[in-house]
This record gives sequence, C-alpha cells and structure tokens, in this order.
Amino acid sequence: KIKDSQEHVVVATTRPETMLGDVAVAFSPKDKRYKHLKGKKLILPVINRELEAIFDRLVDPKFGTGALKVTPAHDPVDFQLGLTHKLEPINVMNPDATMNREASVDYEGMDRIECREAILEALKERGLLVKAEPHRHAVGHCYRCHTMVEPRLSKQWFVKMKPLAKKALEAAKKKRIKFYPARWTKVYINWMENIRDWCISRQIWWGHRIPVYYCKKCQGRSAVSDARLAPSSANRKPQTVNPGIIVSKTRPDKCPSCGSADIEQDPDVLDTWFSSWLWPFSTLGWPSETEDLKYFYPTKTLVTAQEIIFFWVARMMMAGIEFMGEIPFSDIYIHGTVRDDTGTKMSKSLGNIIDPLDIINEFGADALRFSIISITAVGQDVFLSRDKFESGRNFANKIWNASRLVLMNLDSGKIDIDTDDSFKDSSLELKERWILSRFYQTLKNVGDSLDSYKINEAAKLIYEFFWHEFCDWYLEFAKTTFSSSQTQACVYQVLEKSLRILHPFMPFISEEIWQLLPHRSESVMVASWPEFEKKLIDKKADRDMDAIIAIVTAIRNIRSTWRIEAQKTIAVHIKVPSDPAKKVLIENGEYIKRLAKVDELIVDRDLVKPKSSAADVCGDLEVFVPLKGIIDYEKEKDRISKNLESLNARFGDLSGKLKNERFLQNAPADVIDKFKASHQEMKLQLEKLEANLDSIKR
RNA sequence: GGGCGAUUAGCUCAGUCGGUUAGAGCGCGUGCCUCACAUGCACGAGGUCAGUGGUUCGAGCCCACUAUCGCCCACCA
Repeated sequence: KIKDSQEHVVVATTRPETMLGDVAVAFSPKDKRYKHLKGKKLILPVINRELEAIFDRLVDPKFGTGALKVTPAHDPVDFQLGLTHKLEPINVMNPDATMNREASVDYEGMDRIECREAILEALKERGLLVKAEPHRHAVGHCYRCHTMVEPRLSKQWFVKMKPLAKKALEAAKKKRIKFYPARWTKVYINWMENIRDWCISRQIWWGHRIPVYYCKKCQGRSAVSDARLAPSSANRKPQTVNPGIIVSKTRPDKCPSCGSADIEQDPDVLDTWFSSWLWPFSTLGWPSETEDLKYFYPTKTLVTAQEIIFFWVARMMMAGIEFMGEIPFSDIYIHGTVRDDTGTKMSKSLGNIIDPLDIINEFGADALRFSIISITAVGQDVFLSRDKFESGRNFANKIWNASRLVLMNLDSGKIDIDTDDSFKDSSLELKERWILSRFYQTLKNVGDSLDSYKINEAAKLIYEFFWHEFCDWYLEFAKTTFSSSQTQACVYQVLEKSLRILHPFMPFISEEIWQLLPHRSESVMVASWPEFEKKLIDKKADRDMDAIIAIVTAIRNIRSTWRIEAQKTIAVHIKVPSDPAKKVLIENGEYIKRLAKVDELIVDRDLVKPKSSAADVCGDLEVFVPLKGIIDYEKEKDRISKNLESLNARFGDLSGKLKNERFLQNAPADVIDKFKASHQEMKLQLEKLEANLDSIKR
C-alpha cells in the first residue's frame, strides 16, 4: 500500500515468505506507470513495515507487474540494489531455513515453506492476494541432498580475484598455455575476463579449518558465531578495520590488539579447491625449495575434464603464477565425458558405470586400455558399452598369436641382438625393405599423433600396421623364408620394436612377449621408444609391394568370383610394361604363388592373353587367369564392363578438369601434375580393359 | 538468457592444409577349421557426408541461414 493513499502496488514473487525481509520496492526509471511514486513510502502488508520506493535500471519494466520487491538479505539482485540504494538488509531466516525473530513473532520458528503458505493465507484474509499461478523457474539445489537452497545473507571469506586473474589471462592470450582442443581457450578467457571474487569459506565438517582466530573481547561473542549463527548480527555493516581478527598458521596465545587470551578459531573450513589450486607445487614440498620442486615444476601437460576448467585449471594457473612466479603447465588436454549408450554421463551415484574390474576379468586389462584409447577422439565425448571392448581383446589375441608364430620360428643363433642394424649393410629383399619402411613410417606417424594428443589416431595407426601389414602380409610372406638370416633379423627387429611402441597402449601383453624375446641382459623395454631411421623409409619398396599386393588381391578376387576351390592351385599370366617390372615380379614370384595359391606363374612383356581366361588390370600390369571350362563369357563381360564404366566416369571427370583453363591457372603445380599423371595412367588402363572386352566378344 | 558441440555406411565413430575413387570397427553376404590366431583368414555388398544458399578452378572440410539432438555456464523477480 502506498503510504497516505488508498492505492496499492502489486508485486510478483515466487517466495512470498521473503516479503518479511523486504525493505523497498523497485521500479524501472523508464516506467511511466510508477513515476508518481518517486520520493514516496510504501507500507508492507501483514507486518506493516515502511518501505522505500526506488528506481533502478536493473528492474525490467516488462517483467511481471514491473514492480520488484527488494529483499537484500535473500536475493543476489536485491542485495546489489541494497548496496546501490543504501538499504539496510533484514535477514529473516536462520541457517536451517526456518524463520527467525526478524520475521516477526508470528512466524518465528516456521520452516520457510510453511511460512510461504502462511503469508499467502494472511494476504488472502486481507484481500490483498491478486492471484496465484504456477510458474516454472530454476532454483539451486544442494549437490548432495538435493534440498532447495535459499539465498541468505551471511558473512564469508572471499579471495579478491582480479589481480590474480590478470596474469593468468595474459598467459592464455599470449599462447604460453595451449588447450587441446583449442576451443576451450575461449571458455577460459571468458571466465578470466569476468572473474568474480571467490568465496572460500564452507560450513561443512570436513576440510582444512580456516586459519583465522577471533579475540572475543575485541570482536564480541558474536564474532565467532557471526551472521550464519546469530541473526541479530547479520545486519551489521561490514567492518573495514578488524581489531581482534588474527590470521595465523598457529593458534595465537593472546590477542595482539588487546592482549586477551580468550581466542577462538573460525569454525568454517576452506573450499576444497583452495588447497587443490596449490597442487602443482604443494605436492612437491612447497614452500620448501625441494629438489622435486626444482625438477618437476613447471611441468608440461595437464589432463582433465571440461567441467573442471574453472574450478581447478584456471585456479592452478593463478596460484602457480602468484606463488611460483611461473605457469604450472603449458598444455591442457581436455578429454570428453564418458557416457553410457543412452548418452547419460557415467557416474557412480547414478549407478550407470561400467566397472573396469569386470571388463578386465572378461576382456583383459590391455583390451580395456586399448579400446578406451581407440574410441577417445580429441574433444569428443565417448559412448561406452561392453561390446566396445571386443576389438581390444581381439587385437591383444592377434598380437599374442603373431608373437607365438615368431617365437616358434626364431633361431637366436641367426639374429644379432646386439645391434639394431644387423641387416643395414646387406642388400635386403623387397618384403624386408617394405616392412621396415612401413614400420618406420608408422613409428613417425604414431609419434606425430601423440605429440598432438591424437591418441586414438596413434592407436589406430599401430593397429593398422601390426594387424594388416605385419601379420596379413609380411608374416605370410615370411613363412616362405623363415630360416633365412635376413628374415630372422627383420622379423625380430620389427616385432621387438612394435612391442615398444605398443607398450604405452598395451603395457601387459607387450611386456610379457618382450620378455620372451632374446635381449641383451641390461635391456629395458619401458624406457626405450625406438629411434626413427629415415634411411629405411623406402618409397620404391612401398610401390613395388603395392603392385604385388594388388596382383594377389586381383587373383583372389578372380578365384572368388569363379568359385575356384580354396585348395586348388591355378596358373596365372602377368603382362608387364618393362624389364624392371618383370624383374620385381620374378624375384617375388614365390610369394605371389603362396598367397594366391598359384602353381604356374608366367611373367613377360610380350604376352598374349590366354584363351578362356579372366583378366584384371592392376595399374600398368595385366593379370590373366586361364579358366578353361569354368569361365562364363557373359558374366566376365559384365564384370569387365562394370569396371570399365566406373573408370570411364572418373576418366571423364579428370579430362574435363584438365581442359578447364581456370583450373590450370589456379591450381598449384603439384596438384596439376598429379592429376595429369593419373589421367595418363587411367588412359592406359582403359585401353587394356577395352582390349579385354574385345577379346571376349570375339 | 549466454557460450559451445554434434549430424558421414544398418549401428558406433574417424576424416590432417579444401585437391583424383570419403575410411575403420561391428553387423551383413559368399567361401574357408590353410601346420600363429574361427577372438581367425579371404573376397564382396553397402554413402545425395542433416537441409538450403554462398565462396572457390575444386567443398564432407570454409561462410550464412534452417532443422534435429546434446553439453556447459548463469544472480530468470
């Protein structure tokens, strides 16, 4: 009610009980409806308190009635308004959210929910309730017991953050710290730029007790129990000078101000992060200048979760700069959140976790580790379910069995374990040059991936190399020449080094197998990532082996298409464009024969397609498989036509591109060269395919 | 309210600096218990890269808008 008037102002609230703590009603300065209230007083119903009418830009004239009840002791916005307009807050609640004496004797002792109803009832009785309606809004809840939290004025300890944030902000802006993925940098910067003072006192039992002591004589009894415990003191103005407040590591004997020995420690404990932010150096013996501290501070990489960037990462950065004069780490790897297959975050309290111990029992520890790494892409959440662990288990099994094969055939008399380069001087066969080349390329790529924190990519590279190059091709080739010292040395080296790069991903199985291999006695696996050998990267070997793999695959394809029995051996004729190409195939003929089940292999430059044969084109080679009595000409025609068709379409695209003036002008030279080369290659392939088709028609 | 992510094969997801034909695992089809491995081997099928428009000689990738799903932050009377 407006004082000395019959007019009423209507306010809206979701918490009627806080009306008992109202000290003003606020309006927007732009709101014409309430202009006439400037300088007026209002009367709060039910307890008839006199209220100020204030005008402030914080009030949104379009929200509700445009009139905002102001309760500085029980609402953050209202608290701000209270400071601006110099209003005395009235705290009407006890720490347990029951109403206190300030709420008037009628309501004292009631729970706030009970009081809420009581106030509504009181307003209704007086005919002052305009309406009650359901309203959805967000309220804070306790993280442990989920009780609705009531904002309430109390006295707390704060850390002034602006000065601390300044340098931590600079570190990010000047890129002395880097986030992986980089987008989190923005989140960090945004928070630092809008930093707010940090409330570090907590009213819980467990924690570091705040090292502040109060002289009861100087501060009075309520100094210790303060606003949180004694409502009558809550409305005091904060003191700027505080005689009798002693901050000390140890309990003081007497008050330095008045000499009284009647001293009591603050009952609150520190926010858990207030000790955590010291973690990068307090764990190393700080504030003593220990050897550990000198050696390990600063470190390089922090691995953590996104929700902890503010709580922990930002604060460690500030503490590190403040107390050590230096950032604690330069790289911050933010991993995704682990979710179940419905997308819900996995947590112990929700009970939707997969217990790692169960997975270890069922699939193995290495399977667990490798599988998790494989599905963890930088910056992406991972969706976890039991079946994801199968691939890790299968890979471990593969490693074990491949190693068994090697160990069964390894003759330690034939290998030189003392040097890594027992084969470097001898001229190696293609398959050895190839697998070494592939190994060192993999080693390089795995290293690069790890350096950029792409651990899933690194895992995939190793998996691909070990399974599909080392096992599927090299070991199959090696079965032919296992007794040669060259193969022995190579198999040993590649397996031994593969185990070393596997070790961070699958520590147990790699260690176990490594111990079964012969070694110099002082060798230690864990500490030795293999050295990169650029000399052993052999692009020619890569290309030659690609051709052999393509030939074997083409023959297998033909076998499969024409349903040639798995056991049956066949003849194969290969037409080559040059003598060097012929030489490569002749030298490696045994391997083609073994892997494609071929008994007769003819390789020549001038070779006529045998009658009744299936044909395939592999680059500049032509593969013919005589299939007398088996081949179905119509079917073979379809097969070749289909290949021809897709090749033709691509050839057309490429031709168009190479005729396009603007492409030739704008594209980089190396791209144009590559396009031209493959255009030429395709042309030759097309000619061969067409010739094959013709020979069928005849 | 502010900030951000995702949308690619039946499923779960990779995809580097924009560059020829977009990859993997699982699943699927066919044939194999080949003397390391059936937790395996070989061959194969399967894609309008959410939609629309734009930039570019060239777009899964860059820009704008739209749709759907999701996350983080916040003092929504």
